[in-house]
Amino acid sequence: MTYIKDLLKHKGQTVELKGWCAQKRDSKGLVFMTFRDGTGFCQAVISLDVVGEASFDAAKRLPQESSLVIAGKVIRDEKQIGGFEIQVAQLQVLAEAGDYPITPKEHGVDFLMDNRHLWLRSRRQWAIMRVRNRIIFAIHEFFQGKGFVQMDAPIFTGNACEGTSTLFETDYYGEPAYLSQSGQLYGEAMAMAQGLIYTFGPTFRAEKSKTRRHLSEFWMIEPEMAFYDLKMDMDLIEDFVRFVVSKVLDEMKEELKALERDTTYLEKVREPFIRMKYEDAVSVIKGEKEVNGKTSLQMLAHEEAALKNQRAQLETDIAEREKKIASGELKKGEVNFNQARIDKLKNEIKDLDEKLQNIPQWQNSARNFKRGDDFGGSDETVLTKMFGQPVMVYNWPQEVKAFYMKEDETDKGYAKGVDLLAPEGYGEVVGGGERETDIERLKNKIEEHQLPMSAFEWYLDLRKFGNVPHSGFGLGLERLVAWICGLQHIRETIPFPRSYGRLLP
RNA sequence: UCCUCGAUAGCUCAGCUGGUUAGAGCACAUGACUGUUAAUCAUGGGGUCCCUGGUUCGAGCCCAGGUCGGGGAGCCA
Repeated sequence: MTYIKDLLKHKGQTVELKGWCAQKRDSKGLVFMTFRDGTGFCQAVISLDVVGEASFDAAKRLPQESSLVIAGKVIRDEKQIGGFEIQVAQLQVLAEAGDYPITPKEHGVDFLMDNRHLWLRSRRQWAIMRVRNRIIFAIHEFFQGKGFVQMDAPIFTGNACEGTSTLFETDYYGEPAYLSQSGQLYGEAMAMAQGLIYTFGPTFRAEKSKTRRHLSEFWMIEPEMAFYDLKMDMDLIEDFVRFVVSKVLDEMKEELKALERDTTYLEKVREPFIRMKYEDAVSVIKGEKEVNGKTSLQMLAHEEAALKNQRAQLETDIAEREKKIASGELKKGEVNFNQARIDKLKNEIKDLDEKLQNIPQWQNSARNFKRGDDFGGSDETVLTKMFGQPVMVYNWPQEVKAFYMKEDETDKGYAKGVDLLAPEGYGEVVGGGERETDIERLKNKIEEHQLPMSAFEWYLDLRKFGNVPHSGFGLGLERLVAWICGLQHIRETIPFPRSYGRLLP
């Protein structure tokens, strides 16, 4: 048995492939099949003259996603999907599929999500999962290469770590326990044992969020480093993100192409990231400060104009196609094609309308931003659209950050925290910072945040026994995947997304 | 929880100012076509118009309440 990914090595030879029929077209005496085997896609041509009547008829009736074994000669053909064609000499059907729900046609999100177990077979989803896998591998490569030890934090916890978000409560032998919303505090304990560590595991948030950035269950990578200050932390974040994105850019070209990802902005990760203090970022958001000769409000106005222009173009396109159809000069096939096109364009207009609807809201939010507040989703979007590359915002007002963030001695009232905002409006992908080491301050903060002191005794021990400066950060895997793949929605970044109102499949 | 948009065939949608028997394309089935890449041709089957109540001679369309979903806010990675 041969895999599609290895076809290059078998050019001109006869190979046997096992897989599924992804799509099919037939004409008299010929069946063209898009064949997939999990490792890739290729075209299989089944000719009546070659395979004989019995096999040919079987191939011709074969429904989408039936499983089969084919044997035939490998021909290089750049025009074909995957770049190869198999001229089938023998064909054996393993299982004929029923009526497959996902057709080569536009589908709505809800329908696709209900069929997520099958949707994963589609080429686009296949490519996303490949990229996700490469990102995960790159994360391990990066940290392992630097001598970090992977140590995982527990998923059941007895306390709400930062006391902010809503957690999932479970019954733990009769006691309440929560599903972990962060491995952060445990990471600190483990860093005191191993120096450099990272956790890689699932994280749970019970927020009833319904946005393209949120999941109830997602994967987080949380490195923690003894003897690192904020500056070292930021350097590490930058090296890390550059490493991961570069690996995907260099090694996943086919997948990015399948996703039609424009990599112009991604390539910018190879340049130094922008670093700015919270106060400066606020000035940019509020439109007091120009970036590349534009204020945030001007940028939003431009964006609005561009969207309106796009919308007008789509309208004209639709009108022209409708006119052509009405003229009655087109063949039936051409009419169908144009009608399908119109459907698609109308959907694009709906998307644009949704975006347009948000812009005035964002403008307001930017204009009225209160210095000292945390950034909202729209503020992040505005900020990252201003820059064509990743931006690190550091030194945040202490009140908006978690209790364990260290105060900057030279910049009173500001915490040594950092957020990395991905460009193109993708927002926060990394949040981190230097940890508070002063035990008295920690105790005060825990009280201020009204957290139960008893749950943090073990954490305070870390300051009693060999206290050292240390830093760390958390990376949301799915947000990174969404940004790198250029996806509209985070739900496509994970095999089986769990979000508000979605527990199946 | 709040704002906003929506629910019509397996799928994507159209359905005028409320008016007879609710439409198209795709998919599916049958047949025709030797090189297709969502663009050949013909025929065919397929509907609880989300639910409940109301207005009306008459509701897919209007009104009220609900359910589910999209986008956003809040919260965050």
